[in-house]
Amino acid sequence: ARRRWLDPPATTATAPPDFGRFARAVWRLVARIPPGRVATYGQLAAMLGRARHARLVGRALAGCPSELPWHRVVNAAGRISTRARVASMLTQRIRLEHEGVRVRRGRVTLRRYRWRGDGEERPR
DNA sequence: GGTTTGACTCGTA
DNA sequence: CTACGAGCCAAAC
Repeated sequence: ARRRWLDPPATTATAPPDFGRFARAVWRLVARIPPGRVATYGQLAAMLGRARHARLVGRALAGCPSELPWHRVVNAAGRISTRARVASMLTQRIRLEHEGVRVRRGRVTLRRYRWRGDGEERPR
């Protein structure tokens, strides 16, 4: 099932969008977020040259490989985005707290934990 | 083709 | 602080 996402989208000849490519690019980027830090959907989209495509980032994470640190991606408000599977939201929070990211009142302080992608690998 | 649907964001109230 | 609304735009129907 998840396997589906690892391969290019099953599209026909009329098919263009390189969502598969984009998704992989998202995964590569997310893989670089160090433990103890977070990034937002919009931020990642912008880093990939696709400003305003935050939702695409979210979609790419919806079916990402389980080994990806997807839990380090939160929304612009520093909150864990709502999704169909509530369990994964819980998992996200637990994983974050496990690596030292404080989630107070359902949100993380971006000013404190945001990953700048600038090579700063030191968790706060 | 048109419509719906979001792991989104931002401005405004 | 919360609550909407509008903007966004590609994927999925």
